This record gives sequence, structure tokens and C-alpha cells, in this order.
Amino acid sequence: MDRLKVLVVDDESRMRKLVKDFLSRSNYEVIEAENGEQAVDIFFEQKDIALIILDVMMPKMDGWQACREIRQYSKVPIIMLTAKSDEKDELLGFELGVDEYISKPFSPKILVARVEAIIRRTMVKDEETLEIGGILVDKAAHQVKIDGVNVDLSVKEFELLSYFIKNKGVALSREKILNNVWNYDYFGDARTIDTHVKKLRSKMGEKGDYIKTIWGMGYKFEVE
Amino acid sequence: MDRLKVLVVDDESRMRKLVKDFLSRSNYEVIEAENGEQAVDIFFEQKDIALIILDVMMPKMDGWQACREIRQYSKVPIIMLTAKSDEKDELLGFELGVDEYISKPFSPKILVARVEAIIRRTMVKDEETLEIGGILVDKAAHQVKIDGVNVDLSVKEFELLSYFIKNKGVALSREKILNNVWNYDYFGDARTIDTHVKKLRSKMGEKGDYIKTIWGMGYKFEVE
DNA sequence: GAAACTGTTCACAAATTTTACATAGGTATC
DNA sequence: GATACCTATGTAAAATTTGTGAACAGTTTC
Repeated sequence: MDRLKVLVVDDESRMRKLVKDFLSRSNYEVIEAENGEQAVDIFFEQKDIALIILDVMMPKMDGWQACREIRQYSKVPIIMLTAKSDEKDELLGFELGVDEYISKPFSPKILVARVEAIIRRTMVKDEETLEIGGILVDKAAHQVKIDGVNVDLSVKEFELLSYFIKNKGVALSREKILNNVWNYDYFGDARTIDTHVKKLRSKMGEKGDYIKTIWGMGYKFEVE
Repeated sequence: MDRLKVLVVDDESRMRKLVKDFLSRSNYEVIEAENGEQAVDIFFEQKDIALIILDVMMPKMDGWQACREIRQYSKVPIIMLTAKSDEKDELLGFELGVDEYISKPFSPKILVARVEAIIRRTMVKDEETLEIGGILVDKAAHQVKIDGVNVDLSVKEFELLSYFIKNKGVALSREKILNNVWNYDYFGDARTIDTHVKKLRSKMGEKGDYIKTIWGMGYKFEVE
């Protein structure tokens, strides 16, 4: 896999360099920003930033505001650097959806450890690879394994299965499926889904039963 | 709105008191239990507990087991208090459907902040799952559980039950039911409802009695 | 250019749900 | 307790939805 990108935001270049050194050594790609405004801009330009380390005190736009703006559109993990461990700050942070606090001064090793822990935690949820009930969906490789055996799926089948698994346990109407797996302006017949479901089920063998029909409503993926 | 009820479960009364003090100040009504067994009993008696704070280590029935038993019947948010942040515990918790972890010792303020955050979060979803008297209607999954057991309902049955529960305690005329569960331009016989009620009652077993007939008027859903 | 593969649509059988109806059983009113 | 209504229930028809195989056009592969 490619190196993961971490956005480090601090107005002190010395601090950025310190963090960058340690993270680079752990094989992260570090991108720097020197204030909140720049951070927000970069974040939305890059689109594949895995984690943000955000200083609270900064000119132009402080860490809280930057966090607020990013949280409106993204669930990217955010680590806040606070000058001292202030309970009030921490409480504010919870509301804003901060994942972790580290108070200055900190040990770079601990910073790296926490970054790794968070990345590990979120990677699982990140649906780069989905796994459930012996079904492994590797989005990067565009490949599906069932009980360790490769199963060849077409693009549509792959996307449909991914969508099912991402929404496991949720009843999905055909309309909803069309809007998400097909394009929003798709013009065709909703029954097309049935055909793809049929193929998926047959290719998935006995695990095909995980795709359940909800009569009069749509489909649902559920392991059991 | 009434004050929301929080059930605090811990064998140390000192700990319960601490939590209670802070939550009361934030306008929650706190109910105490000193072990898992008591917690489960109280939870099912009260029926309108908004959140549970559950200690892991307790006599009689530990937090995990209590969580397991409650989860069979309810999706009430659960916060676990763990002695130390143990990753293994946390993974077990995820499977059981724990919403949040707080490791002892903790700051009471942070506890309150997390409680508020979870309440806020679940309030939004709250319209998607209805729960009453051991009947759990999960609109997202389009699924009904009675006493923890799945009950298969057809779409109409599902909608009818949802409508009943949403209007629990209210007498509903057949006309009103038709207008809400069926389309406004429905042309058929109002007696159709009787048939669906019949099926619902039979599928719901003894809880079918919650659907009461109001002679000459219609039906009413009421738990008792 | 033939063969193989994809994504779609269609038609029809199969499955399931919804509705109608007939009859039996209850309930209120006088 | 007789009467008029209203509701419960079983049966079966009607309507709707889904599963499936086949066909078709567009692409890619060899």
C-alpha cells in the first residue's frame, strides 16, 4: 500500500519539523500547514489524508475552528495538540469530534504511538477492505475472497456486494441501491438489480444466502 | 420534556454517588443498581431508561453479561466503565454493542460530556427504532424482534405495527389507519385491516394482546 | 473478426402478500 | 333474551413481487 498521508498543522516550523521527522521514519508521508486556513484548504484539495495533527493555538484560524470546518464534511481522525492538559479544552474537543489529545510538551514517540493506534483503529472501519462472515472484499485489489478462495466478480457485482456489506443489516430499497451503486441519473429498470443479485448469489455459493430478499421492499445483507 | 433517566450500575456506592451527583446537576434522573442482575431487572421494569452506565467488575452478574442480556431486547445506549483501557475488552465490547468506554479513573465532567454526546447522537436515530414492552421495531433493518427473537413480518404488517406503536395508547379508527398505513386513495374494504390485525396478533404470540379491539371504533395498541 | 464477457431488458413461472368473502362468534341495546 | 351490529377467523381468489433463463447490444480479448 502507499504511504499514508498525515497533515501536520502548527505555526511553529520547528514543531512541524520535529513531528515530520518522527512520522517519516515510521513511513508516513507528512504534509505541512502553518495555520488552520491553509490546513482546511489542503485537506479538501488532497482528499486522501489519513489523519490530521492540529495545534490549537494558531494565527488566522485556530485549531478549534479548523476542526469544526473539517468535521462538517469528513470523519478523518484528528489529534489535537494543546498547550496544557486543560479539561475545558478537552470537553470542547469532544463536542467537535476530536479523536485524541496530546498536551505539549510531548514525547515524539508517544505521538507516533498514538498516531499508529488511531490509524489502526480507523483502518478497520475505513472499508479499504471489508470482511464479514468469511467474505473478504479487497477494494484496492478489486478482489473478493470467500473462505480464502478467490471469486471472480464483474465490476457491477463487486460494487453491489461492497455496497451490501457496507450497509450490512440495513434494508435497502431498489431505488436506494440504484442511487448508490449506479449513478444518480440512471434511467434503467430497477429489476436489473435482481439479475445482479441472482448472479452474486450464485457466485457466492452458500454464502449467497446472506443477501436476503425483503419482500415488497428490497434486499438486505445479513450474516446468519 | 421530562428528565431523562440514566441507570448507573456499580457495586461501589461511592462511585454511584459520584456519578449521580454530576448527572443530577445536568438534569438527568439517576437510578442506581449495584450489580448486573439488579440492573437487568430494573431496566425491564422501568421501560424508559435512556442510557446505562455499566461497570465491568461486579458481583452476581458482571457488566458483560448484563450488557448481553439487555442487548437481546433493547438498543439502549450503554457506556462501559473499565478498570483499565484494555484493547481485548474493547473488542469484546464492540461485539456486544457497547457504545462507549470510559476507563477508571475518569473525570466526572468528561463522563457527563460523553453521556450528553451519546444522548444527542441517539436522539436523532431514535425515530428509526421503536421499542416498547419487549417489542423492538428496527426500521433500518426492517426487522422486528420480540423478546429477542426475530419475527418475520410482511411489509404491510410491519408498517401497521409501526403505526400502532408510534401511536401507542391512542384509539385509532379504521379510517385513520387506512389513511396512514395505506395510501390515501385506497379504495378497498376497511375489513382488510382486521385480517392484518389477525395475522399480526398471531405472529406476535402473547404480545399480540397489546393490540386491543375498541368495539365499534377501531384498535388501540397498549402495553399492559 | 470471432469469442468471451458485461450490463440490460424481457417474459414467464413461482412465490408471497394482500384482499375479499362467508360464516361463526361477540357485544351492546332495548 | 332477542335483535342488530360489529369483529374474528378460515379459505380462497386476486394482485403484486421476485427468481430465472434467454436474448440483445456493446466492449474487450485474443
